[in-house]
Amino acid sequence: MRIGQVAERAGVNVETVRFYELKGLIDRPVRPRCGGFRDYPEECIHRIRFIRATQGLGFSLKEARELLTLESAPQTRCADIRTRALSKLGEVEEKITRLNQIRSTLSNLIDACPAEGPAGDCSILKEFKGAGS
Amino acid sequence: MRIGQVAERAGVNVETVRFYELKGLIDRPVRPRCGGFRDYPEECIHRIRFIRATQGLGFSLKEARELLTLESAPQTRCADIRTRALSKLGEVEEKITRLNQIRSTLSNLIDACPAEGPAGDCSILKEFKGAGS
DNA sequence: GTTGACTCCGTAGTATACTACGGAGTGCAA
DNA sequence: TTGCACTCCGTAGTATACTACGGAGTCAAC
Repeated sequence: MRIGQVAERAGVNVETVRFYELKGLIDRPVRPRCGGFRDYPEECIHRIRFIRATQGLGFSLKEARELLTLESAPQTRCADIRTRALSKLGEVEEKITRLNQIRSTLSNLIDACPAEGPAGDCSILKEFKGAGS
Repeated sequence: MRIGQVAERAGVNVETVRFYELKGLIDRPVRPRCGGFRDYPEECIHRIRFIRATQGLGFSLKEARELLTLESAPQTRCADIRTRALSKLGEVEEKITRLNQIRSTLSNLIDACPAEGPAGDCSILKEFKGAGS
């Protein structure tokens, strides 16, 4: 397979495939000594899809690489994967907590805002300014 | 006031003050023609604290700049601010929704994982690989 | 045999928000 | 007067995940 087909089948851009190669997430097939195009194995598509799946659950590319390494190491235990998933779950929950606080604060400010009139009466702006005292 | 004092009183680094100047978030005081140090007005501290307050509610620096502009424009209406807050609230809620989906998915995968044994039995890994089919 | 699409590869740019660095100048105090 | 902290300013680096570009080479079809 050539890179264009890999990209299309994996649902990413050619540039993304090249970027993943650069970052060591997928192997870069050797270019034939006589020139010509590189030949990608089917495996590449699976790896890219694996990466996209982990990204979809909040893992970074660095973490995706670790997961790929674990996946291909025969001595990897289920617990190794589970630990990472738990850790990510914790991070996600922290983010949710933080965002819920923001939502609540924003929501209260919006409710308190008169919604019309000059900005001088705006409770939201007052909150921002209030932080300056 | 000199930059070091501004930074200290606003609770940021000197570099951050300089960065905000560069980005047009705060005015850069003119340096005296005879050399010497720049003189910051009290106002700067309020602006920096304002920026930090907006950041704390999820606004970007670009948005913070817009809010600062609105704040200092006499014709600004309360509704102008409120609209931005509502828009940000929407963004925050979207993020929360997205993160809740991730949390739920991760949580289910973790529950389904046998937690011990070789990685081949890991439901989490299977999910990632399954995306490759 | 030539056109056009695709590939190769490195480098640079995008967005976000800083942080670090380096060399020169300034100010104050002992 | 010397020593040290602080300031000035531009540029470069950090982290994340790509995207864009440019010039040369390759391949297949017409």
